[in-house]
Parts: sequence; structure tokens; C-alpha cells
Amino acid sequence: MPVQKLYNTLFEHYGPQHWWPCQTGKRWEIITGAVLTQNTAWTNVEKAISNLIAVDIMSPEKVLAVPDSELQELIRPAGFFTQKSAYLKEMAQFIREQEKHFIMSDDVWDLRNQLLARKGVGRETADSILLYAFDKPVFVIDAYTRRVGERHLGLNGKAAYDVLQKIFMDALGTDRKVYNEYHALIVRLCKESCKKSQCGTLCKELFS
DNA sequence: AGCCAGGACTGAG
DNA sequence: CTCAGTCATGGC
Repeated sequence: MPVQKLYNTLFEHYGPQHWWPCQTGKRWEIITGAVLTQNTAWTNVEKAISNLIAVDIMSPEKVLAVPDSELQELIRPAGFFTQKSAYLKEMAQFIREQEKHFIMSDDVWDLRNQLLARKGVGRETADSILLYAFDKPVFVIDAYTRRVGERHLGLNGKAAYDVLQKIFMDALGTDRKVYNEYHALIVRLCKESCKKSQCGTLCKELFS
């Protein structure tokens, strides 16, 4: 199935997904979620985010003001808490520097490289932040995208990140709303039917 | 019990 | 550049 057709099929079936999931509506919560969800179930990320909100620590400034040990306990449910607490502070500094010095680049790929230069930020995390926190037109490749690409789009799921990303972006045009919706729909499909072990009935129904 | 979850870093070859 | 080892929790 072509890249574009899968999008149409999923959108017709599910409708808009209203991503990224966010309780406070703050940009920083999206960035926090992007870091905490690295190789981690979203339900666990939600617990960590709820902990942070409960003690009113949901901003770059407040995260930087909290001792490492305390931050680690708050995000413990999300796993890898020692690393991730450091990553969150790394991102908090990044955001604070961008706002303080007014050097937020208008070039998306330049900004992407600046994100990638931070410890804890790989391609997927950088692109999730660009797309969902900053509304930049960048398509996100994750484990789900690779699985769906492999099973339903005839793509090589093991291909390099940037190669897969270019395939999707070349096929979809430059509308960031489409990138936003498509990735959210892929996640929805994988959670409900396109599971790692095997496809469920919905996959067979939609793609037979 | 073991597998899985919206990865990234490090060191080795 | 590719690959294994490492990091950790919670649901099923």
C-alpha cells in the first residue's frame, strides 16, 4: 500500500487524534514526555508527569531548581530515572538558553542539529520535540513507524532513520499537520492492532 | 516468568 | 557504520 493511501485509510477509520497527549498545554510537558517515553510504556510516563504536575514542577526553571535525587524519585515510574533526570535538566538548559538569548533558529534542520547535540536527544526525540512542541514540519520515525512500514508499506524497517524519514516526507508533502496526524494514527493502530507479535483483526480488515 | 514498551549512549570491531 | 551491552519501571 502507498504511503499516502495508508494515511487516508487510517484517518477515515480513526479520525483526528489531537496529539501530543498533554495535560497542562505547556510546551515543556511535551518535551518532558518526549524524553521520558524513550523505550518506555506511555502509561508509565503519565505517572511520572502526574508526579511532576502534583508538586508543581513543570517548567525548565523549576526542573533546574530541583535536586537530582528528588527529580529522580518523581520520574522513577518512567524507568531509566538516573539517566532521564540528567536528560531533563539538559533539555531545560537548552530551552532556557534559547529563550534567553533569542537564538531560536528559524531553520528547522539547524535547530534539529542543536537538539541532537544534547545528551539524551537522538533523532526520534529531536523530531518529536520539533513536530509536537514547536509545530515544525518534520516527520517522526519510531519503532511503530518501522513496524507499520515493514508490514503494510513494503519498506525496509531496518533502514537508516533519515532514509525512512525522507520516504515519508517526499510522499506526503510539507504539511506539518499531516505529519502530526499520521504519526499519531500509526501509534493508535499499533497499540490496538498492529502489535509486535502479530497483526490483529483490524489490520487484516483495513489492509486485506 | 518473561516479554514488551512511542530510545540513546558507549565501546568494539 | 553496525552491533551488543546497558539502563529500569510497570502491565500483561
